[in-house]
Amino acid sequence: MAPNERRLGRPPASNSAATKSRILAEARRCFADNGFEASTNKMLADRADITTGAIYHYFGSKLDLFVDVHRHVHQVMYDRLDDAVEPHDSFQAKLGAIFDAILELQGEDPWLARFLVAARTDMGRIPELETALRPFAGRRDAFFAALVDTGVTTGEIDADKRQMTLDVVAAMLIGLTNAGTASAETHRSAVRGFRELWAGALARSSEPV
Amino acid sequence: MAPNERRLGRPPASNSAATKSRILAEARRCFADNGFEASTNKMLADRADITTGAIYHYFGSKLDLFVDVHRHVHQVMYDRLDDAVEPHDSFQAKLGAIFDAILELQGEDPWLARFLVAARTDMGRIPELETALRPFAGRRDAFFAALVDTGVTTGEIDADKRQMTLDVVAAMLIGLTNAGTASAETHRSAVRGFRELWAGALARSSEPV
Amino acid sequence: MAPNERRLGRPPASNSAATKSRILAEARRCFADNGFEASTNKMLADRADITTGAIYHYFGSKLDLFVDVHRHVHQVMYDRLDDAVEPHDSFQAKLGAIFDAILELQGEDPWLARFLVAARTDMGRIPELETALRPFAGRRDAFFAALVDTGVTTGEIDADKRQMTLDVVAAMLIGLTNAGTASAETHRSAVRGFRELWAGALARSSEPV
Amino acid sequence: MAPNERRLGRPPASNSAATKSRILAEARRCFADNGFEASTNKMLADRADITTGAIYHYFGSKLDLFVDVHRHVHQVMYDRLDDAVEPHDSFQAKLGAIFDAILELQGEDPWLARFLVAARTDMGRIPELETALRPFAGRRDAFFAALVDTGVTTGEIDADKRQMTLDVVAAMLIGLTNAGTASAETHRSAVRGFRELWAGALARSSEPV
DNA sequence: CATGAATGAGATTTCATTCAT
DNA sequence: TATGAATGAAATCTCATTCAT
Repeated sequence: MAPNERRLGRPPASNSAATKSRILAEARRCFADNGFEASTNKMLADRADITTGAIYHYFGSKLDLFVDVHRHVHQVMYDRLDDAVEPHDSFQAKLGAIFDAILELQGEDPWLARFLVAARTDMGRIPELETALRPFAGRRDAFFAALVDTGVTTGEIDADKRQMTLDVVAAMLIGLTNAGTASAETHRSAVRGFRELWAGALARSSEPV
Repeated sequence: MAPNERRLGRPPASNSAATKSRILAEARRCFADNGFEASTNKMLADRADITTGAIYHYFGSKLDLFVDVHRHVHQVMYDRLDDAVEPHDSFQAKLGAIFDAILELQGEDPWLARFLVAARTDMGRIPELETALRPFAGRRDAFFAALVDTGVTTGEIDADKRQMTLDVVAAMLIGLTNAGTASAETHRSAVRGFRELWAGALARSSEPV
Repeated sequence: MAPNERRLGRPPASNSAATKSRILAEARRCFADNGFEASTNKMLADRADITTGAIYHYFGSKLDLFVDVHRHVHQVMYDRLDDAVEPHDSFQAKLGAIFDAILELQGEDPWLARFLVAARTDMGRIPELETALRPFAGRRDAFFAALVDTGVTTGEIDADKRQMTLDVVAAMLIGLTNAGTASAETHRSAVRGFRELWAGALARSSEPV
Repeated sequence: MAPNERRLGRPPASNSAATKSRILAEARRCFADNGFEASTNKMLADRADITTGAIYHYFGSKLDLFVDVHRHVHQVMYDRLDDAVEPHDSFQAKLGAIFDAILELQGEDPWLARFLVAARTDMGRIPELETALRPFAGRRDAFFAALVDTGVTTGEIDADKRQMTLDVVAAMLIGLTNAGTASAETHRSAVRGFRELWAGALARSSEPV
């Protein structure tokens, strides 16, 4: 058989599962860039190389599609973070591993984090999204709670600063992901900066001694 | 006909300046909560107790209204920040003053910062907004550049960490304002936390010695 | 009394009659250029240097204003045409006088004829205008009937070509006025051309003898 | 629910090409009768038995629809006129053929010419239409230039009366088409009249000898 | 006599969704 | 499985008109 020859028989022309994941992948980017409302079904369909009607074969509605994208992104993200922190025993070490994972993920697919930022914004704007995405809050909160509790256990964090640290970590990660929407360089720079900040090495006091 | 139904023509005791600032004030909240697209003219008009047509008596378009709100909010915010940092001579002192000012402003009108966050998101989603709001970037960038340059001058920040610090400060403030959309308590807690983080007092290393 | 000195006493600042005729004059141009619908009250008011509300002091509605403009233009036009044809006794002489009058009027105020063309078009598009302007048809029809009847009486026109001639004259004048909207030169050229056409001097047969 | 009410989704037995040409045909009449602005999407949709939204399935905008109608009408009209004059060699013969073609076309579809008249008016009123329809001017101008140039070549028209004749022909045809909006009888009568006028047989001089 | 604030009706356009094919 | 014709609801914006001042 000549190497470049086409196989005989029915070509695997249209593959349902492939189409569905193409829709999911393109929707992730589109939602990440434009948000829920501004991403029209037409845009989503064009990017996935199908028509608007076909979307409804795979997803019940635009909202369902968004939620499915979120489910996938959320899982990828927190699976990775779980794996990243697991081998470490201290708050600082786990935090460092999180920074590493964030940079890795951002390098692999910048839209992953961007989507989560967009979803966070849209949750506050569209009540139905708030309702639909609420269930995902659990894993996220648990992840950060475990992180900070490690610090309390090891003595790195005072017990009465537990909530404060949680709030700082949350705000920092939101800010970092937003920074990721600017440019890859800004993102890396901000991550390095926060690493130094937690290490107490970013700024010293101006008062001598 | 209902007793207190609105009649055609100029309503009695109507005041142009008052109506205009009522529209601006309500638009600020509405845009802050829902973003540009999801804030419909109907919503804006209802909140300001007028009809959608009347908006166009004061503003050329919905986008013009948004830009006017932004102009006002931006000015209030950076006037306040300028005043706050002015008396101080070091990076750490200026940063502390910024934290104070943020808490104050948040207490006076939580929608001020929320609006700026919403505007930031919408700029990335709506090209016309990006164009219209670009001019405001100058003052913001200058403010933060001056802040960090102070630190470089006093020796608090190494010259080669200037950009990194800028990126961290930017990401932190975005994160903080996002935290402000959750609850006032979370916001205060996160601000306190960042204060400690910059002071190097939030977390210590778990390694003894 | 110094020549350039201002008169003492109350200056004739705002004069009701002057304002009304300013509105009429500007409305004539505006309607002529843009038609009834596309001429907004705002445009009419701006051109007359007043506000939209003031229009309603002088005219009951936009339609009333249009009708008043029409009344004026129609009268000026047909007074002039009546005066032009009156001294002449033959169809050809009267027609020549009409061509002269048309050129004169076009030179004095090109919007006069343009307005009538616009009104003619808008009558066919807006039922209320058709109703309001119908009364004016009488004088116009009478004028052209008298013109052609003169030709029949003098023997210039065969009695059985009376209606045909009426239709040709009407179509020609509409065409001419439309030509007037292009450029003054085109208008003059078309008038000269029609003059020659009626004199049988514009085109000769190509067949020899 | 009323028995023959329209349901959501694609109606049974619907045919894309048929719908599109139904829209075009109805739009031609509607635009011809009411002009561009006064023809609302609602009117166009009702006449074509669809909803306003469906128009946008076939045409990008109301203006696009108008331009498409114009493209079609313009082509039908000038194809016919080209065919009509082609077999003839003199100006007078070509002009006669044009009169024949005009009557034929008017008999087949009175809205064809009416549409062109309406478009001509609207071009002067709506700048976007002027821009969009400018390309069509070329064929029209070339047609009439060729017609008159034939006359100059055969000696029917003096070379120095070329422009004048062009202007007369243009004004006459505009006048004729306007006459066509009145009644079919008036139109035929005016066409016959112009035929005689060009033949020098409509009116004779009243002066003897 | 005149302003200009405000209404209400309606225009163009967009878009998620439905459904015959 | 997929298309794309079509709907219906809603959004932005325009504008003649009214009316307190």
